[in-house]
Amino acid sequence: MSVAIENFVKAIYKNGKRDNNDTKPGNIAKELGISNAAATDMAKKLAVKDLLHYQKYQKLKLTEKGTKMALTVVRKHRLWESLLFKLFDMSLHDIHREAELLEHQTSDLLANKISEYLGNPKFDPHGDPIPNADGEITTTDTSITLSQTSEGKTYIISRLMSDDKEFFDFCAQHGLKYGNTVLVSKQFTKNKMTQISINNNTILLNEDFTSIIYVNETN
Amino acid sequence: MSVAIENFVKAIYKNGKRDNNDTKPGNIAKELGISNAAATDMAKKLAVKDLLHYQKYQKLKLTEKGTKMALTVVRKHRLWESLLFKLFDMSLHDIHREAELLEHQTSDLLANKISEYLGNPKFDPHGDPIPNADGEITTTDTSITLSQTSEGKTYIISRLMSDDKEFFDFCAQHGLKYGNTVLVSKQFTKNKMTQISINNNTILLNEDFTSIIYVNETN
DNA sequence: CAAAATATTTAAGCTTACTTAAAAATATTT
DNA sequence: AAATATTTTTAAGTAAGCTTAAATATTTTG
Repeated sequence: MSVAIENFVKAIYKNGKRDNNDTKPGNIAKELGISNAAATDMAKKLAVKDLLHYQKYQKLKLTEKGTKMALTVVRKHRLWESLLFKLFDMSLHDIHREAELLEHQTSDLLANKISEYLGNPKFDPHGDPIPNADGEITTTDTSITLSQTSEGKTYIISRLMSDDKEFFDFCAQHGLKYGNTVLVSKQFTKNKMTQISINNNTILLNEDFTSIIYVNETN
Repeated sequence: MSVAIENFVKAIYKNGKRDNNDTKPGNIAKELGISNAAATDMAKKLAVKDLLHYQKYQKLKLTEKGTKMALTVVRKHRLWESLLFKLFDMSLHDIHREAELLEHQTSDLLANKISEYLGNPKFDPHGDPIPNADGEITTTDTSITLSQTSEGKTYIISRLMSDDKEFFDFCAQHGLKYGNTVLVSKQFTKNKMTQISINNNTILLNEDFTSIIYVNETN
């Protein structure tokens, strides 16, 4: 299967996981940077290949086969991120960009070798779960977004769900990374902002960021 | 530049390095597994891009720009081979196959990170030289093929110039690998065969193999 | 050196993955 | 609920990278 198909299926999978859950062609097109027409076209072709269910004007829904393909690509992406993160001194954003290309040129054999080398990790450096060789995610995610946290409690960062360079630069600058501890000092509910303490610094985050930073309560 | 272009330029470079040095479209086509017509077509397009000189019915010759592109791809290929060889337990042939794909999806930044991680090696696991970041090969190769060696002398294997699985399987089985020592016990000049001793075993090799195994005399 | 064999080029055509523009359907707003 | 805005779809077209078939050169051979 081509890179275009793998990316298309992956985009549906990722959009389906999000809150909004909008997997209509237009949204996928936006995600991939292609025209709506191209997305509709591709959707029809992939329906024939039994990768997704297509009904005019409706959301695109992956078949089992399509879901498996998406998860296989996601697995390779996250394994590459994990490997590059371990071996090289590179920013999470740069690592993401490389993985975005390498994921399509990686045999199952190589993916398994990478996984084995890393000790079959369950999470990548963003905190995202790595599907196993059968395309299954076996871990259960109990984390919540920073925007949903309670004042006065401390949390451990579990995921940074983004591929935006500015966001990662910001995170790197302030120590916001997988595994680090933050104290939620104030929730500005009305203004949708969250004030946190990390490394003795106070940071005020708006919803753009607090909705993509996932955490788990400390116990 | 596309994968097709990178592979085309690389094929010319590699064919140009070989003894026969035949870089006419037909030979490149054979190397790449495409039709002669496709190779001629591509040659014309790449001439416009100043990657090679094209004259009807003549050999294709890379320009400086084309050579640099080829060497950049070769660098990435050999760095990937070196990395995969170091990290994973995989056959040289499998490693070659993965590198063949990864080489086209690797930024200069990542290539440099790999090189740095490996201690800026000058040779890959086949013994082939790794061009530096500027696309230059600074090492001088004084090695000769097994077919050119003298009876009774011992040599150290310096390169295994192939990407054929059967060849690598054979090499792996008999301890023919980069750095190992062999004694040339007999040259059957007329029949173009060479008898060697390695690990207390005697092997008779024909020219198919002795012309792609490179060695250096021990001193 | 002419004839036969081989290689290269030209021409026409195909598939994939896009594009833009216009038509048709759905969603949103008042 | 009608009018407006937005999306989706259809239609037509493009570029890259191939193919096969036929025409044209070049190379080899008798």
